[in-house]
Amino acid sequence: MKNYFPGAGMNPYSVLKERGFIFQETDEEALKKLFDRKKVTAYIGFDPSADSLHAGSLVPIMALAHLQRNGHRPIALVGGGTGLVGDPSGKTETRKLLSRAELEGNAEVLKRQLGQYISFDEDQALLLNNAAWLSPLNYIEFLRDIGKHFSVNKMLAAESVKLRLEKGLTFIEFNYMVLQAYDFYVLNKDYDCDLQMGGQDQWGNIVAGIDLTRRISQKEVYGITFPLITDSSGEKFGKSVKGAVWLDSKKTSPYEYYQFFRNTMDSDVERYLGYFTFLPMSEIKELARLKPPLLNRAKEILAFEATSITHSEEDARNAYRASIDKFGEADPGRTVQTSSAILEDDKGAAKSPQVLVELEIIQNGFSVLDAFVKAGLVSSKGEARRLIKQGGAYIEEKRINDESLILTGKDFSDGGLTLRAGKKRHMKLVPKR
RNA sequence: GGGGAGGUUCCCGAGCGGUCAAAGGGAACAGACUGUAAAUCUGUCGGCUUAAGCCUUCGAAGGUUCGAAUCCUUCCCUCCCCA
Repeated sequence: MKNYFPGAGMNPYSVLKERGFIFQETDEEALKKLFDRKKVTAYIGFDPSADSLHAGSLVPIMALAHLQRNGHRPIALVGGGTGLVGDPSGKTETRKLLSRAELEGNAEVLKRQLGQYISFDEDQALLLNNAAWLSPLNYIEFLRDIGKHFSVNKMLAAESVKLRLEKGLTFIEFNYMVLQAYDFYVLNKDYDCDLQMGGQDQWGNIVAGIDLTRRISQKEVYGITFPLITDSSGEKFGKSVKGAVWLDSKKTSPYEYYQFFRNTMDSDVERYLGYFTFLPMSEIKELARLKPPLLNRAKEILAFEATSITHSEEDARNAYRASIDKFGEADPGRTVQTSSAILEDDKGAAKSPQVLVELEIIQNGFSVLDAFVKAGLVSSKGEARRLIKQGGAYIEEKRINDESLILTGKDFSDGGLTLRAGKKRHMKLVPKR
């Protein structure tokens, strides 16, 4: 984990508020006071249904990170137990149920990935799996002790349920809210957890947990939801050319990750800087005020910082260099003030993304079509043909017109060959030795 | 348990015996314009070879036909109504 701590010791509620993390909250004044009064333990549940987190989970992750940086204790709750049920909230269809083994594997990955953003050392944060208390539950006892506190009428009124009532909802999914409420109750009882946060689709579940805790423990706990992040054209955040933007460098390379943020729309720059970097808000406001061409510097900073947080400063630097190498610099004169480490760049050699190619293939004559497929820039030869036909294919910055072109060893004599598809995507093919 | 509707290419959604690789929209990709924006316009949008053609696809498996996404049978799944 990196050391920024720009707002160390601040009230996390204020930090989250000014950075745009808060969509709904149960009690603003009480929440603020809570953070001033004690070291607060707060939790967010993470769904272990995928084998990697993606950019869509960044908001909750960053929220936990802000909490920890300001001296409080986050709990990341892996839904190992609830994952066996499947949260219907915000989904329009029934999700397939995962096996225990899959869930456990995914939970492990989750832990490793979260460790990049928050420190689990010495009780600074906890990673818990709700399977620990959900699995041993006895159905009859649970119904009697917990179920009696729930009103089906109320549950039916929940937005998340209403939505699904149209499409159909299985009993097991309907129970999800009860289980999540129980999580909150247990966390409050056993870990002194006073706050649950989550995406805006979690509101109903969070409120249910607050109610349950009040009824059983007579304790007041709180809830916050985050806004659903969409870009200015209303698209759900976290999708890019190749589908989801993953936090795992094997699934989405640091370069692609950098590019995802570098391509942020003008109108989203300020919000994204608030969500995805630790730069102070005052600086972010300045950056967002930059006039158009120079606003690209703010995007570079956003991409650099975001990549640096999720991967490493070195990865961010490499991606940054490779990018300015291809596209040029937004602020060559360094007129923009920033506290970002992007300024420390020594302009070392750029490391472009590359793919290794077996020598044998090259020696046998390598068709351009295959080369583009190999580079991962297109998914089939037909697509490569189309690309060439449409004038979007380049080799070493020269547009190709001939789809029957054969590449040979000579073309690779400089140690590699850079292919480009369209304006933004490129890949270097390097002979494997 | 009874009755009804339906499962189509990434998504939504037409098609209901040949002219269907399958309308339309969205997403996506490319080109022009640009700031590696946005908006707009144009083109592309199953695979292989590109000339003609071949192969795979319309929940699954069989069947009827010269020929099926379209008809029949069985099975799986979803929704609605009644119990």
